Amino acid sequence: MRARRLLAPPGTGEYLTAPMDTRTDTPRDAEERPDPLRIERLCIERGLKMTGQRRLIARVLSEAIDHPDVEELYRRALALDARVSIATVYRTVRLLEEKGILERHDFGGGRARYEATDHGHHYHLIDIDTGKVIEFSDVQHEALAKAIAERLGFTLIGHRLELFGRRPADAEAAPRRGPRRRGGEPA
Amino acid sequence: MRARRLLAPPGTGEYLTAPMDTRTDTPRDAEERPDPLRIERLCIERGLKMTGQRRLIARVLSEAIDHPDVEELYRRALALDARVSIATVYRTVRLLEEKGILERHDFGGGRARYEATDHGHHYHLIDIDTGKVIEFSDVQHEALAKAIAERLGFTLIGHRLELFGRRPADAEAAPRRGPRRRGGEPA
DNA sequence: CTACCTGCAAAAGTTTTGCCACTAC
DNA sequence: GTAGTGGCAAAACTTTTGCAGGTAG
Repeated sequence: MRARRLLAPPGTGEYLTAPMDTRTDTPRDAEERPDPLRIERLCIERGLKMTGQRRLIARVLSEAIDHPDVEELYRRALALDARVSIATVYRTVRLLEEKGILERHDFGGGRARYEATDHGHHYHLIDIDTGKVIEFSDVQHEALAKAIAERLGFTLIGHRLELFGRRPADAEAAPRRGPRRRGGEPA
Repeated sequence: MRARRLLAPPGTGEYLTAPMDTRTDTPRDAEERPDPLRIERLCIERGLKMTGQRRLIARVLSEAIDHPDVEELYRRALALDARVSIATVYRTVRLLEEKGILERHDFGGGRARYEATDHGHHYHLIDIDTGKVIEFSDVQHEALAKAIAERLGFTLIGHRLELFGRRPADAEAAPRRGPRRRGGEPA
């Protein structure tokens, strides 16, 4: 009786974020977020009580350049300090999400995945063969989304654009068998 | 100990699909899918064995103009014929999703919601105050998505665009307290 | 006839929570 | 000192599945 765990199994070289950009906006690369206290500072700003566990989780989040799920965050935190429980990780990501410090994503696979919101609005392209997530931004789309919402009589509060693509079969390591995904997507 | 059930509670006048359109594409309205055998026909086309339960569920799906979750589908099916179990509904939607007849969505709220794929590609605008989902299509966006994917070196297989908005506070019944959502969104 | 279905209840998997000791401020 | 925290284990929820009996084709 087993079913979940569909995208790249969390644990190792999984869903790495490839540095990318499509247009006029900011590019991202692995070296972009070196400050391990970034998230902690944000927490303090919002008046959160900083305990050892929170500081630890905040640091893990600050150093993440990918989109880890709770289990992965827990694993990374444990590696730094064993005095954390997964319940606390769950409570903390929920709290940080409510505070607007984290963004929750559902890329399929049955588990929520998180990333800090402090590096600008951007979108995701998911490689359906490998599960890798590539970030990009696009001002044109940004404007279009706003325009559409207004045309429908709404004020745009947020939006989500996800592209599911496949690298033309040739370059790069052989595409691993297409994993079954969960969560609304390709059409 | 209770937590899920965050968006509009399934059961009654919930997430109704408002007929809408933004641009050159097809508008939708409640009268658009009158054929109660639509899905069943698709099932047969794909060689599925048609049992009473499947026919029942197919009919419920054919008549749905919204994005019901499994529990809601089960409820509607039960109302027509008690000889169906929720396990079968789960099995059936999964099967139909694999066959490309249904599309699974995660609009937040912790439950997957479904809709038939046979009425064209479109996007969703979720009213964050009521949980209502409005469908729309936009050729401009369609083209942009394809262009972006190619710019990143991918062939676009599918894409998802979701707008989260709020109706300017005035017209319409008072916005019910903003429900906590689950699932990546506003930023 | 046979491969595929269904119901039921149990299990799996993720996320939340009651309770109580504990600690940041 | 006190409101907010963390750990643990149990609970809540959604979704899947083993099994045994049924049924479409």
